[in-house]
Amino acid sequence: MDVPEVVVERLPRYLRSLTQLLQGGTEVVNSQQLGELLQVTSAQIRKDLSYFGRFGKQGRGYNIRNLIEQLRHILGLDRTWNVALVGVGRLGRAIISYPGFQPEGFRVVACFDADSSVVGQTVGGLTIQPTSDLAGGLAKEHVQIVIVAVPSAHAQEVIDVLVSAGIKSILNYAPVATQVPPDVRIRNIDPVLAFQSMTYYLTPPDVS
Amino acid sequence: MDVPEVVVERLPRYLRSLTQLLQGGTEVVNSQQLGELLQVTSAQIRKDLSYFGRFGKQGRGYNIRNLIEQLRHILGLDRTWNVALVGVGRLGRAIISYPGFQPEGFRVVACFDADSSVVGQTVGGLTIQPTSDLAGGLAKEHVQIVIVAVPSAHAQEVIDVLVSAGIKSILNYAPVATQVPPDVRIRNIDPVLAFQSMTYYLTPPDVS
DNA sequence: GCTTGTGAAGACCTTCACAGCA
DNA sequence: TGCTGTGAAGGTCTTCACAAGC
Repeated sequence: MDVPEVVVERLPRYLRSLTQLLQGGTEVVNSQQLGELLQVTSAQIRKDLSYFGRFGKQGRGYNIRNLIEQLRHILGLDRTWNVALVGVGRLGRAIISYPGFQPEGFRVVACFDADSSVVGQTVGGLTIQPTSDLAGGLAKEHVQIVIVAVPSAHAQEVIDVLVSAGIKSILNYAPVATQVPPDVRIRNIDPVLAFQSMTYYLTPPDVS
Repeated sequence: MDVPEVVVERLPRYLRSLTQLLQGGTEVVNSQQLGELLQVTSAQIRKDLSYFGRFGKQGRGYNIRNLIEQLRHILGLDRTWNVALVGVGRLGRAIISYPGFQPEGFRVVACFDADSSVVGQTVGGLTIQPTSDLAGGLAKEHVQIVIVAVPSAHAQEVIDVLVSAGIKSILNYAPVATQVPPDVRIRNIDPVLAFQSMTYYLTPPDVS
């Protein structure tokens, strides 16, 4: 049985709300309550979870502590992941100093830049390495996930190197259409695209 | 006839690739070629565009210049939009100094922070206003879109103020599940969630 | 001849609704 | 009684495949 990608993408959201509930002192939740928190139907939550097992108890709901542990295991979050950053410009520096990755088990262990005038500088405790050493540096640090924050014009060439270095997960901040083989997963963070689709709904339809 | 939301979300991508093609000197493109660039089937592009009109010519394809203009009009991108930022911390400052919004017609015209020690400071040519004046400040500057970059714990209360001030489009950077009425559109930018679903595919399935 | 635009078919995802169990 | 887990039904989105038209 294979799990739809949309389902996998919802699991981290469930996990986050469950963690929040637990911190608030709640120990048990049912699919209805969790759904209200997440703006999702209760049936969807139950169906999503059913792809992975039977975690609830009829008549009661889900033990939050247990469900969190199960989800963390399913998603592979019960270990740490090594992340590298390519492109240490303004955006890259903001990303590397973002304190939200570490507590979730993502460690930024290497960073790279093509500009030789910044190579050798230290950022967030890491020495900037030249992009020409990308493949070697990734292997040395056992990197599994790479953040791309280079100018759009160079994004595809960087991604090609990552792919040939065997990287399967990429988080791309460059605002450009990129191409990767089907076995490589790429997520794009692109606030401008988000804006550009929202304006559609702000624009009254033409009556012309 | 109403247009599926997924379709609207793809249009800005089409627009971007078309712009890139035009800059490269191409004047005409067919759905096949555009699809290869965007990793989308040609049928999908034709179907998507057909929700809005008939922009192509059989046997030839699409005139890029014309299609760009049409898409910009459909999406409401043939005008400028006023954007405000709430939360001028590290992340907020990175966002406000991001040079990618302006050229696309999005002008950041106001920024707000709850911390009275930064209120009155100037960031990117804007004076930081107190969050307590949020509703008034938004109206004064005719803001249509708001970027939320406050700590998670305060995101929902800020969003509630935005909603009651009549804002219909929100870009939220706080890593938290938020609730808005159905007529308000909220997009979440959340790199940690992106990571957390990618690790699923990096994690070999349990054989236990 | 080549490519669009589009009904129809198919795939995929969500919701329903209820048997089964605590 | 209350809520889960899940087949079946329903809805939405994607792809097919071809008539129409440049």
